[in-house]
Amino acid sequence: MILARLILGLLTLAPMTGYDLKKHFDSSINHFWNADKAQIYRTLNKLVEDGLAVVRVVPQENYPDRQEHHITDAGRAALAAWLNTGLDAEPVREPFLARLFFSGELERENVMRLLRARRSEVTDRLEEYRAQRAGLGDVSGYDRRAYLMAATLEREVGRTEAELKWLRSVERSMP
Amino acid sequence: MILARLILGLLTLAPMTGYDLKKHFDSSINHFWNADKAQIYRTLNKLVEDGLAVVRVVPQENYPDRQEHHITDAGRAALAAWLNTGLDAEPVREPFLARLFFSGELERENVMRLLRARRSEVTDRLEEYRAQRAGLGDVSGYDRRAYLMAATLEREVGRTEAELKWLRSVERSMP
DNA sequence: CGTGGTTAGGCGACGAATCACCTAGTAGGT
DNA sequence: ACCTACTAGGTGATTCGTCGCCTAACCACG
Repeated sequence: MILARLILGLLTLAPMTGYDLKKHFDSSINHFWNADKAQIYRTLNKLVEDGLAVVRVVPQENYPDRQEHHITDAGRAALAAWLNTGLDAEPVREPFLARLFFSGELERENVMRLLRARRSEVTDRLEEYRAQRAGLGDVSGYDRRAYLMAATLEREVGRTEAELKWLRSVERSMP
Repeated sequence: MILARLILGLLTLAPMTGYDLKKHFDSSINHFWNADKAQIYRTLNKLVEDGLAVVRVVPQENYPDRQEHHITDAGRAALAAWLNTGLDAEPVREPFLARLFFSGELERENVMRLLRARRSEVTDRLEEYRAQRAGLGDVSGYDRRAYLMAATLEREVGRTEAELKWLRSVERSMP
């Protein structure tokens, strides 16, 4: 359901193929969502079935035809309707914390290894976010649309920094 | 899969019924996981099938029998094996950011309403976490097990504070 | 006396998501 | 000549998760 909305949102930026969408999920919006390619193609089919998008086949030389999906007026309306509904409850899922919570029986060194592995991962992620942010340039002076897109990235930067700080503190003071 | 591990982890703390487990997911570990009760019961059955847990029926007066699930040695081994594997990739899913990212076409006031609703929710959550933390008392001087359990909560406090800070900044400077 | 919450366990249907695999041509590197 | 990656689009199986519903007795409130 939410994947359908996200795809509609991306289609407002430009008409796209399933392949294009997958690339967006893997790069530009990877800080807040990801999706399996099989699921993207299935969801696109459903959007077309429901009249929220239409396909235009664009033949290419030397490459497979592009099945460009264009959002329809009904699609734009469905997207707007979603954006104006109240916030829904978000399921909490933190696999790393799930591990750490039960790691008390492990030897101290093994827990430290876990924490260091996590820190390395989180540091890399932070680097990626910062590189992405640098690619956006100066946000002030942007319109609301660009501002909000940059803001979502900023939120992840902030929360990732908070985790790094926490990780260092745990590594320092764990008994 | 991960749910099975979490349940095994909880069963190391004490033998539990599906009902008990559900309460834990809703309270003590709600800062990093939640689970549907139907799924909990199904997973418990699978654990028993796989020999990772055994059931002991405890009859009660005036109340339904308790089907206490006890972790077995095989279960403890499976849990330890999981805890010693490398970190696996975590899927990113931030429904709120997904909305905000595409909210650029909304009127400014509607976006502000969204941000304020979020801030109210996040503030409540932070209060809950802090109350839970207060209930744990002083962490220093604890053993590693208790320390790590408290630390997972601390991580969420930190990241929630980071989001609040970010929310206030966005509310202040959104064009 | 009825209503709603607690304890305890469950089923069935559906939808969402993942995993592995497949087609098929182009292009670049070793 | 071979291997890998990129472009583009899928299928099928299976698992995971949610939603709604059901049984059944107890307890407290008004």
